[in-house]
Amino acid sequence: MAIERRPLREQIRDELMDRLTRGEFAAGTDVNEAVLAAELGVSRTPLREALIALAGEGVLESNQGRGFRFAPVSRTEFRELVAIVAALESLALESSDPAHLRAIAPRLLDLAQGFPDQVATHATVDRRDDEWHGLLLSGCSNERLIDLLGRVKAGMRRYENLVVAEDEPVARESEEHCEIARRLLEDDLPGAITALRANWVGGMERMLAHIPAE
Amino acid sequence: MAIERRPLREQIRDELMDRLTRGEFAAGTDVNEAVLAAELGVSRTPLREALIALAGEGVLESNQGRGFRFAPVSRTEFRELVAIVAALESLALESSDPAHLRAIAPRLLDLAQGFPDQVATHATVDRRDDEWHGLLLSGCSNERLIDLLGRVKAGMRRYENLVVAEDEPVARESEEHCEIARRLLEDDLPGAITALRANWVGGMERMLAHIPAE
DNA sequence: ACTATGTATTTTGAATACAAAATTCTGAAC
DNA sequence: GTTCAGAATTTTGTATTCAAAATACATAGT
Repeated sequence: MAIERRPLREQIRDELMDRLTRGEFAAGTDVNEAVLAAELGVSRTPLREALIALAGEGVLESNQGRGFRFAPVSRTEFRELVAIVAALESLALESSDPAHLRAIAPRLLDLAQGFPDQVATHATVDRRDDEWHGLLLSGCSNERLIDLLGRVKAGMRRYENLVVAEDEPVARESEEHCEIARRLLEDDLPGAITALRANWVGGMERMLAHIPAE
Repeated sequence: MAIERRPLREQIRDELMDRLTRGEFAAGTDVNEAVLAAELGVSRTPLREALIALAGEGVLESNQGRGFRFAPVSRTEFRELVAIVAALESLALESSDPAHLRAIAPRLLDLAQGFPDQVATHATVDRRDDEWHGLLLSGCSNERLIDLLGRVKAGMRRYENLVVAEDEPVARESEEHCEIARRLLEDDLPGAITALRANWVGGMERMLAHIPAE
């Protein structure tokens, strides 16, 4: 038995993010604190603490007297978030040790090419993508930047379950990752950063069609 | 009479940030919730909510069973924060309407040159600097970016009260702001961004000496 | 049928209460 | 004097309670 020694609010936050990723919360719907707390088997106090933390990451919105609701999605906001993440990941690459980048490049290439299976659930695709970007940023020593990226990406998870299947875009994503990895292999950091930006812009455009007009 | 219709947690958060800016909280010291709540005339519940929000912005740290403490300062973290803010402000400039930038450039120049008074308290200098950067970013339509910048800068406030007076650096800061404004006047956005980055790097270096070694 | 108004119910925001940790204090042993 | 064990105290983390605001409902009037 693993005795959890983290505050409830953090465990609850993680559980809510899991459920969000699984698509259990629709954008725009409001949270009923009593119901959710009962469902989680905790009191409203740590639940509210978790909700406040998530509101700080843009996952939830709060209105005086009206409680919390899952932030509505919009194409505009998605574009904004992608621009931010692209800039932050670029910065992370810039401030990474070039030697380390060269060292992980082969593995990045492997991962990018590795899964040509057509039948992957959306969840697995996203998990792999996270893993790939995680490895890409593994050499960044800017801890605050890594932390910040995690928060901003949490705010983007709301969009991940909007897309259903698709096989062609996955191939494109894979090809773009290969391109980045190849640049890193050749020690072409500026080229890698450009390719990374293109990857985010490309991923954004592929996603945009799936976001309902507000 | 102004009826406050914002949640207590937000009012408390703002009040704590004010006090932090005034230097009333030393880095590394821990928060006594009961004492602070009594001082503010509220219960621990909304205070803790505010503390959790501030922890999300990096102003505070929390440890299970040990509560909250004001995050210690370090040169490393300051460098990290400056790199992040520089990147985000650059992005904000890039995604601003060039016409708007040209339009505000004269006012930016005015503000930068406007205050040659040697006897300015550190607080006023910081307020002016905030105002100047606020105007610089006023044309950025990326709301999430503006919001994020606010949060990251909140985490940087801990460093502002470390510096005591200085007059030469203020002149440098002013000169750098002029340079940025001039670039904008000439419609040289890449030049302005480069100058903006230089401004942050310069400000950082001037500050570094005042940060105690960890 | 529709709107408006007043009432009941739900739900949030904040205060209080309580239990479990962590800290401080005390004193004995060396 | 120092160090350790154990009790007393403080402080946190979570649950519960309470009041006020928001919502839903029902009734009367047009």
